[in-house]
Amino acid sequence: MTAKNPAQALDNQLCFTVYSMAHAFNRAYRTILAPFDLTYPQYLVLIVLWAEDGLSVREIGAKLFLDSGTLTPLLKRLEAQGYVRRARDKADERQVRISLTDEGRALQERASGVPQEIGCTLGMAGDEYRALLGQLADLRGRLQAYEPQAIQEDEPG
Amino acid sequence: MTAKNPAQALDNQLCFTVYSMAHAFNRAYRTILAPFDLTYPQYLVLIVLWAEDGLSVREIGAKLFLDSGTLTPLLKRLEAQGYVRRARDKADERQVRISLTDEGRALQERASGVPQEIGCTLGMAGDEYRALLGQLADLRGRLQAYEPQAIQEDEPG
DNA sequence: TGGAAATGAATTGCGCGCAATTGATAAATC
DNA sequence: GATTTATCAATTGCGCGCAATTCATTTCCA
Repeated sequence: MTAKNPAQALDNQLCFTVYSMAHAFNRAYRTILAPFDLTYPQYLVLIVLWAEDGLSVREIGAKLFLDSGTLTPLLKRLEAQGYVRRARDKADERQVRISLTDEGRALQERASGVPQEIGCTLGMAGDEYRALLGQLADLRGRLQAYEPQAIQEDEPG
Repeated sequence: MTAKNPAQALDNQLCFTVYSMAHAFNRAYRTILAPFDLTYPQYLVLIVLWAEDGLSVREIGAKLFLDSGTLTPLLKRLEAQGYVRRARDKADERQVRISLTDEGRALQERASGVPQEIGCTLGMAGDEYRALLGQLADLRGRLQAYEPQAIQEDEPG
Protein backbone atom coordinates (compact mmCIF):
# COMPACT_ATOMS: atom_id res chain seq x y z
CA MET A 1 0.00 0.00 0.00
CA THR A 2 2.37 2.66 -1.17
CA ALA A 3 -0.25 4.64 -3.06
CA LYS A 4 0.28 8.37 -2.69
CA ASN A 5 -3.42 8.95 -2.65
CA PRO A 6 -5.26 6.77 -0.12
CA ALA A 7 -8.60 7.60 -1.74
CA GLN A 8 -7.44 5.62 -4.75
CA ALA A 9 -6.93 2.43 -2.71
CA LEU A 10 -9.08 -0.31 -4.10
CA ASP A 11 -10.43 -1.99 -0.99
CA ASN A 12 -11.99 1.21 0.27
CA GLN A 13 -13.89 2.08 -2.83
CA LEU A 14 -17.62 1.77 -2.66
CA CYS A 15 -17.86 1.89 -6.42
CA PHE A 16 -15.57 -1.07 -6.87
CA THR A 17 -17.53 -3.05 -4.30
CA VAL A 18 -20.76 -2.37 -6.17
CA TYR A 19 -19.07 -3.10 -9.49
CA SER A 20 -17.69 -6.45 -8.39
CA MET A 21 -20.89 -7.35 -6.56
CA ALA A 22 -22.91 -6.78 -9.71
CA HIS A 23 -20.64 -9.24 -11.50
CA ALA A 24 -20.96 -11.74 -8.68
CA PHE A 25 -24.74 -11.47 -8.93
CA ASN A 26 -24.55 -11.88 -12.67
CA ARG A 27 -22.52 -15.06 -12.37
CA ALA A 28 -24.91 -16.50 -9.78
CA TYR A 29 -27.89 -15.72 -12.00
CA ARG A 30 -26.17 -17.21 -15.02
CA THR A 31 -26.18 -20.59 -13.29
CA ILE A 32 -29.67 -20.28 -11.85
CA LEU A 33 -31.22 -19.06 -15.11
CA ALA A 34 -29.41 -21.53 -17.35
CA PRO A 35 -32.31 -24.04 -17.33
CA PHE A 36 -34.55 -21.33 -18.79
CA ASP A 37 -32.03 -20.13 -21.39
CA LEU A 38 -32.25 -16.62 -19.97
CA THR A 39 -29.68 -13.97 -19.14
CA TYR A 40 -30.21 -11.75 -16.12
CA PRO A 41 -31.24 -8.68 -18.17
CA GLN A 42 -33.71 -10.84 -20.10
CA TYR A 43 -35.11 -12.12 -16.80
CA LEU A 44 -35.50 -8.52 -15.61
CA VAL A 45 -37.53 -7.65 -18.69
CA LEU A 46 -39.80 -10.63 -18.04
CA ILE A 47 -40.29 -9.57 -14.41
CA VAL A 48 -41.43 -6.18 -15.68
CA LEU A 49 -43.84 -7.76 -18.16
CA TRP A 50 -45.21 -10.23 -15.62
CA ALA A 51 -46.20 -7.23 -13.51
CA GLU A 52 -47.59 -5.26 -16.44
CA ASP A 53 -47.95 -6.69 -19.92
CA GLY A 54 -48.01 -4.76 -23.17
CA LEU A 55 -45.54 -2.02 -22.29
CA SER A 56 -43.60 -0.11 -24.93
CA VAL A 57 -39.84 -0.42 -25.30
CA ARG A 58 -39.50 3.00 -23.76
CA GLU A 59 -41.61 2.10 -20.74
CA ILE A 60 -39.62 -1.04 -20.10
CA GLY A 61 -36.43 0.98 -20.43
CA ALA A 62 -37.66 3.53 -17.91
CA LYS A 63 -38.17 0.82 -15.30
CA LEU A 64 -34.83 -0.88 -15.92
CA PHE A 65 -32.75 2.23 -16.69
CA LEU A 66 -31.92 0.87 -20.15
CA ASP A 67 -32.25 2.39 -23.62
CA SER A 68 -33.37 1.05 -26.99
CA GLY A 69 -29.79 0.28 -28.00
CA THR A 70 -29.74 -2.36 -25.31
CA LEU A 71 -33.38 -3.41 -25.34
CA THR A 72 -34.08 -3.79 -29.05
CA PRO A 73 -31.69 -6.69 -29.66
CA LEU A 74 -32.49 -8.19 -26.26
CA LEU A 75 -36.22 -8.16 -27.03
CA LYS A 76 -35.59 -9.70 -30.45
CA ARG A 77 -33.85 -12.57 -28.68
CA LEU A 78 -36.77 -13.00 -26.28
CA GLU A 79 -39.07 -12.99 -29.31
CA ALA A 80 -36.92 -15.61 -31.08
CA GLN A 81 -37.20 -17.78 -27.95
CA GLY A 82 -40.98 -17.45 -28.10
CA TYR A 83 -41.43 -15.59 -24.79
CA VAL A 84 -42.69 -12.23 -26.18
CA ARG A 85 -44.24 -10.65 -29.25
CA ARG A 86 -43.20 -7.27 -30.71
CA ALA A 87 -45.78 -5.18 -32.55
CA ARG A 88 -46.12 -1.53 -33.52
CA ASP A 89 -48.77 0.35 -31.58
CA LYS A 90 -51.77 0.92 -33.84
CA ALA A 91 -52.56 4.32 -32.33
CA ASP A 92 -48.94 5.55 -32.28
CA GLU A 93 -46.77 3.77 -34.77
CA ARG A 94 -43.58 5.13 -33.28
CA GLN A 95 -43.97 2.81 -30.33
CA VAL A 96 -43.41 -0.93 -30.24
CA ARG A 97 -45.53 -2.79 -27.70
CA ILE A 98 -44.10 -5.90 -26.07
CA SER A 99 -46.55 -8.58 -24.98
CA LEU A 100 -46.02 -11.96 -23.38
CA THR A 101 -46.82 -15.15 -25.26
CA ASP A 102 -48.49 -18.07 -23.46
CA GLU A 103 -45.04 -19.54 -23.07
CA GLY A 104 -43.78 -16.29 -21.59
CA ARG A 105 -46.61 -16.22 -19.06
CA ALA A 106 -46.07 -19.87 -18.19
CA LEU A 107 -42.43 -19.12 -17.49
CA GLN A 108 -43.41 -17.09 -14.43
CA GLU A 109 -44.51 -20.25 -12.68
CA ARG A 110 -41.61 -22.31 -13.95
CA ALA A 111 -39.13 -19.72 -12.69
CA SER A 112 -40.86 -19.02 -9.40
CA GLY A 113 -38.03 -20.65 -7.46
CA VAL A 114 -35.39 -18.23 -8.72
CA PRO A 115 -35.72 -15.45 -6.09
CA GLN A 116 -35.57 -17.98 -3.28
CA GLU A 117 -32.51 -19.55 -4.85
CA ILE A 118 -30.75 -16.20 -4.85
CA GLY A 119 -32.08 -15.31 -1.43
CA CYS A 120 -30.64 -18.45 0.08
CA THR A 121 -27.29 -17.51 -1.39
CA LEU A 122 -27.38 -14.20 0.44
CA GLY A 123 -28.63 -15.46 3.78
CA MET A 124 -29.69 -12.13 5.25
CA ALA A 125 -32.33 -11.27 7.81
CA GLY A 126 -35.35 -9.40 6.51
CA ASP A 127 -34.66 -6.16 8.39
CA GLU A 128 -31.02 -6.12 7.43
CA TYR A 129 -32.03 -6.79 3.83
CA ARG A 130 -34.54 -3.95 3.67
CA ALA A 131 -32.18 -1.46 5.31
CA LEU A 132 -29.42 -2.26 2.85
CA LEU A 133 -31.85 -2.05 -0.05
CA GLY A 134 -32.97 1.40 1.01
CA GLN A 135 -29.43 2.71 1.32
CA LEU A 136 -28.50 1.43 -2.11
CA ALA A 137 -31.58 2.79 -3.84
CA ASP A 138 -30.85 6.15 -2.23
CA LEU A 139 -27.27 6.09 -3.47
CA ARG A 140 -28.39 5.13 -6.94
CA GLY A 141 -30.67 8.13 -6.97
CA ARG A 142 -27.83 10.47 -6.09
CA LEU A 143 -25.65 8.94 -8.78
CA GLN A 144 -28.33 9.20 -11.41
CA ALA A 145 -28.81 12.83 -10.50
CA TYR A 146 -25.13 13.42 -11.14
CA GLU A 147 -24.53 16.48 -13.28
CA PRO A 148 -21.31 16.22 -15.26
CA GLN A 149 -18.84 18.97 -14.44
CA ALA A 150 -15.32 19.66 -15.56
CA ILE A 151 -12.62 18.10 -13.44
CA GLN A 152 -9.49 20.01 -12.49
CA GLU A 153 -6.30 18.12 -13.15
CA ASP A 154 -3.14 18.31 -11.07
CA GLU A 155 -4.94 18.95 -7.86
CA PRO A 156 -3.31 16.73 -5.26
CA GLY A 157 -5.85 15.64 -2.64
CA MET B 1 -48.62 -4.92 -9.05
CA THR B 2 -50.54 -8.05 -9.93
CA ALA B 3 -47.53 -10.35 -9.85
CA LYS B 4 -48.39 -13.77 -8.49
CA ASN B 5 -45.03 -14.04 -6.85
CA PRO B 6 -44.14 -10.98 -4.74
CA ALA B 7 -40.52 -12.09 -4.57
CA GLN B 8 -40.31 -11.35 -8.28
CA ALA B 9 -41.31 -7.72 -7.85
CA LEU B 10 -38.63 -5.48 -9.16
CA ASP B 11 -38.45 -2.74 -6.57
CA ASN B 12 -37.69 -5.17 -3.77
CA GLN B 13 -34.84 -6.92 -5.39
CA LEU B 14 -31.42 -6.31 -3.96
CA CYS B 15 -29.79 -7.72 -7.06
CA PHE B 16 -31.54 -5.26 -9.33
CA THR B 17 -30.56 -2.38 -7.08
CA VAL B 18 -26.91 -3.44 -7.22
CA TYR B 19 -27.18 -4.02 -10.96
CA SER B 20 -28.62 -0.61 -11.72
CA MET B 21 -26.30 1.09 -9.24
CA ALA B 22 -23.29 -0.39 -10.98
CA HIS B 23 -24.53 1.12 -14.23
CA ALA B 24 -25.12 4.46 -12.56
CA PHE B 25 -21.55 4.40 -11.24
CA ASN B 26 -20.29 3.48 -14.66
CA ARG B 27 -22.07 6.41 -16.28
CA ALA B 28 -20.74 8.81 -13.65
CA TYR B 29 -17.19 7.53 -14.16
CA ARG B 30 -17.55 7.77 -17.91
CA THR B 31 -17.94 11.52 -17.60
CA ILE B 32 -15.29 11.96 -14.94
CA LEU B 33 -12.71 9.80 -16.71
CA ALA B 34 -13.36 11.21 -20.19
CA PRO B 35 -10.51 13.78 -19.92
CA PHE B 36 -8.08 10.91 -19.40
CA ASP B 37 -9.51 8.68 -22.17
CA LEU B 38 -10.08 5.92 -19.65
CA THR B 39 -12.95 3.55 -19.00
CA TYR B 40 -13.76 2.55 -15.43
CA PRO B 41 -12.24 -0.96 -15.74
CA GLN B 42 -9.09 0.58 -17.21
CA TYR B 43 -8.96 3.02 -14.29
CA LEU B 44 -9.30 0.09 -11.88
CA VAL B 45 -6.31 -1.64 -13.46
CA LEU B 46 -4.26 1.53 -13.07
CA ILE B 47 -5.26 1.83 -9.39
CA VAL B 48 -3.96 -1.71 -8.87
CA LEU B 49 -0.71 -0.93 -10.65
CA TRP B 50 -0.22 2.36 -8.81
CA ALA B 51 -0.33 0.36 -5.58
CA GLU B 52 1.93 -2.41 -6.88
CA ASP B 53 3.68 -2.24 -10.23
CA GLY B 54 4.84 -5.17 -12.34
CA LEU B 55 2.03 -7.59 -11.55
CA SER B 56 1.12 -10.42 -13.91
CA VAL B 57 -2.18 -10.53 -15.77
CA ARG B 58 -3.34 -13.23 -13.39
CA GLU B 59 -2.45 -11.19 -10.30
CA ILE B 60 -4.33 -8.17 -11.59
CA GLY B 61 -7.27 -10.39 -12.38
CA ALA B 62 -7.29 -11.83 -8.87
CA LYS B 63 -7.62 -8.36 -7.37
CA LEU B 64 -10.35 -7.21 -9.76
CA PHE B 65 -12.20 -10.54 -10.13
CA LEU B 66 -11.55 -10.51 -13.89
CA ASP B 67 -10.03 -13.11 -16.22
CA SER B 68 -7.64 -12.94 -19.15
CA GLY B 69 -10.48 -12.83 -21.64
CA THR B 70 -11.37 -9.42 -20.26
CA LEU B 71 -7.93 -8.21 -19.27
CA THR B 72 -5.85 -9.09 -22.32
CA PRO B 73 -7.63 -6.75 -24.75
CA LEU B 74 -8.06 -4.11 -22.04
CA LEU B 75 -4.33 -4.14 -21.28
CA LYS B 76 -3.52 -3.93 -24.99
CA ARG B 77 -5.59 -0.76 -25.12
CA LEU B 78 -3.78 0.68 -22.11
CA GLU B 79 -0.52 -0.21 -23.83
CA ALA B 80 -1.64 1.46 -27.06
CA GLN B 81 -2.39 4.60 -25.04
CA GLY B 82 1.11 4.50 -23.61
CA TYR B 83 0.15 3.93 -19.97
CA VAL B 84 1.60 0.42 -19.50
CA ARG B 85 4.06 -2.03 -21.01
CA ARG B 86 3.43 -5.78 -21.48
CA ALA B 87 6.36 -8.17 -21.36
CA ARG B 88 6.79 -11.89 -20.80
CA ASP B 89 8.37 -12.79 -17.49
CA LYS B 90 11.96 -13.91 -18.07
CA ALA B 91 11.85 -16.52 -15.31
CA ASP B 92 8.43 -17.92 -16.25
CA GLU B 93 7.51 -17.23 -19.81
CA ARG B 94 3.88 -18.22 -19.29
CA GLN B 95 3.31 -15.01 -17.39
CA VAL B 96 3.02 -11.51 -18.83
CA ARG B 97 4.13 -8.75 -16.49
CA ILE B 98 2.41 -5.37 -16.70
CA SER B 99 4.42 -2.32 -15.76
CA LEU B 100 3.59 1.37 -15.75
CA THR B 101 5.25 3.74 -18.16
CA ASP B 102 6.33 7.20 -17.00
CA GLU B 103 3.10 8.48 -18.48
CA GLY B 104 1.15 5.84 -16.57
CA ARG B 105 2.80 6.88 -13.30
CA ALA B 106 2.22 10.56 -14.02
CA LEU B 107 -1.46 9.84 -14.53
CA GLN B 108 -1.85 9.06 -10.84
CA GLU B 109 -1.27 12.70 -10.01
CA ARG B 110 -3.31 13.97 -12.91
CA ALA B 111 -6.27 11.81 -11.88
CA SER B 112 -5.97 12.43 -8.15
CA GLY B 113 -9.20 14.42 -8.12
CA VAL B 114 -11.32 11.54 -9.37
CA PRO B 115 -12.21 9.87 -6.03
CA GLN B 116 -13.22 13.19 -4.55
CA GLU B 117 -15.35 13.90 -7.60
CA ILE B 118 -17.22 10.63 -7.10
CA GLY B 119 -17.35 11.06 -3.34
CA CYS B 120 -19.03 14.43 -3.68
CA THR B 121 -21.61 12.83 -5.90
CA LEU B 122 -22.46 10.35 -3.13
CA GLY B 123 -22.49 12.77 -0.23
CA MET B 124 -22.29 10.25 2.58
CA ALA B 125 -20.88 10.52 6.07
CA GLY B 126 -17.74 8.54 6.76
CA ASP B 127 -19.30 6.11 9.23
CA GLU B 128 -22.31 5.48 7.04
CA TYR B 129 -19.99 4.93 4.10
CA ARG B 130 -17.81 2.40 5.91
CA ALA B 131 -20.77 0.46 7.28
CA LEU B 132 -22.34 0.18 3.85
CA LEU B 133 -19.02 -0.85 2.35
CA GLY B 134 -18.61 -3.64 4.87
CA GLN B 135 -22.10 -5.01 4.25
CA LEU B 136 -21.57 -5.06 0.51
CA ALA B 137 -18.18 -6.72 0.66
CA ASP B 138 -19.70 -9.35 2.93
CA LEU B 139 -22.52 -9.99 0.49
CA ARG B 140 -20.11 -10.19 -2.40
CA GLY B 141 -18.20 -12.85 -0.53
CA ARG B 142 -21.34 -14.94 -0.03
CA LEU B 143 -22.22 -14.59 -3.69
CA GLN B 144 -18.75 -15.55 -4.84
CA ALA B 145 -18.91 -18.63 -2.62
CA TYR B 146 -22.11 -19.64 -4.38
CA GLU B 147 -22.03 -23.27 -5.41
CA PRO B 148 -24.19 -23.96 -8.43
CA GLN B 149 -26.96 -26.45 -7.72
CA ALA B 150 -29.83 -27.73 -9.80
CA ILE B 151 -33.03 -25.72 -9.52
CA GLN B 152 -36.39 -27.44 -9.26
CA GLU B 153 -38.92 -26.12 -11.72
CA ASP B 154 -42.64 -25.84 -11.12
CA GLU B 155 -42.28 -25.25 -7.44
CA PRO B 156 -44.71 -22.47 -6.61
CA GLY B 157 -43.43 -20.39 -3.70
C1' DT C 1 14.28 -38.27 -17.73
C1' DG C 2 10.06 -38.48 -20.31
C1' DG C 3 5.28 -38.06 -20.44
C1' DA C 4 1.12 -36.42 -18.04
C1' DA C 5 -0.98 -32.80 -15.59
C1' DA C 6 -1.22 -28.05 -14.44
C1' DT C 7 -0.67 -23.26 -15.24
C1' DG C 8 -0.97 -18.65 -17.68
C1' DA C 9 -2.23 -15.87 -21.45
C1' DA C 10 -4.48 -15.37 -25.72
C1' DT C 11 -8.34 -16.18 -28.72
C1' DT C 12 -13.22 -16.88 -30.11
C1' DG C 13 -18.01 -16.16 -29.69
C1' DC C 14 -21.87 -14.02 -27.71
C1' DG C 15 -24.66 -10.79 -24.94
C1' DC C 16 -24.97 -6.70 -22.80
C1' DG C 17 -24.61 -1.25 -22.12
C1' DC C 18 -24.31 3.09 -23.98
C1' DA C 19 -23.17 7.15 -27.04
C1' DA C 20 -24.31 8.77 -31.40
C1' DT C 21 -26.88 8.63 -35.48
C1' DT C 22 -30.78 7.53 -38.58
C1' DG C 23 -35.46 7.21 -40.07
C1' DA C 24 -40.22 7.19 -39.31
C1' DT C 25 -44.16 9.02 -36.99
C1' DA C 26 -46.59 12.35 -34.16
C1' DA C 27 -47.16 16.90 -32.05
C1' DA C 28 -46.52 21.76 -31.95
C1' DT C 29 -46.26 26.15 -34.09
C1' DC C 30 -47.02 29.49 -37.23
C1' DG D 1 -52.44 23.12 -43.69
C1' DA D 2 -47.37 23.25 -44.19
C1' DT D 3 -43.23 23.34 -41.61
C1' DT D 4 -40.65 22.79 -37.69
C1' DT D 5 -39.84 20.27 -33.56
C1' DA D 6 -40.15 16.32 -30.65
C1' DT D 7 -40.52 11.49 -29.82
C1' DC D 8 -39.62 6.58 -30.42
C1' DA D 9 -37.28 2.55 -32.04
C1' DA D 10 -33.62 0.77 -34.67
C1' DT D 11 -28.88 0.79 -36.04
C1' DT D 12 -23.80 1.31 -35.66
C1' DG D 13 -19.59 1.12 -33.24
C1' DC D 14 -16.92 0.08 -29.32
C1' DG D 15 -15.59 -1.79 -24.78
C1' DC D 16 -16.41 -4.86 -21.40
C1' DG D 17 -17.39 -9.73 -19.06
C1' DC D 18 -17.26 -14.45 -19.30
C1' DA D 19 -17.45 -19.39 -20.95
C1' DA D 20 -14.87 -22.33 -23.71
C1' DT D 21 -10.98 -23.43 -26.27
C1' DT D 22 -6.15 -23.21 -27.80
C1' DC D 23 -1.26 -22.86 -27.30
C1' DA D 24 3.03 -22.47 -24.93
C1' DT D 25 5.47 -23.23 -20.81
C1' DT D 26 6.26 -25.30 -16.45
C1' DT D 27 5.70 -28.63 -12.88
C1' DC D 28 4.82 -33.13 -11.23
C1' DC D 29 5.96 -37.75 -10.73
C1' DA D 30 6.40 -42.47 -12.04
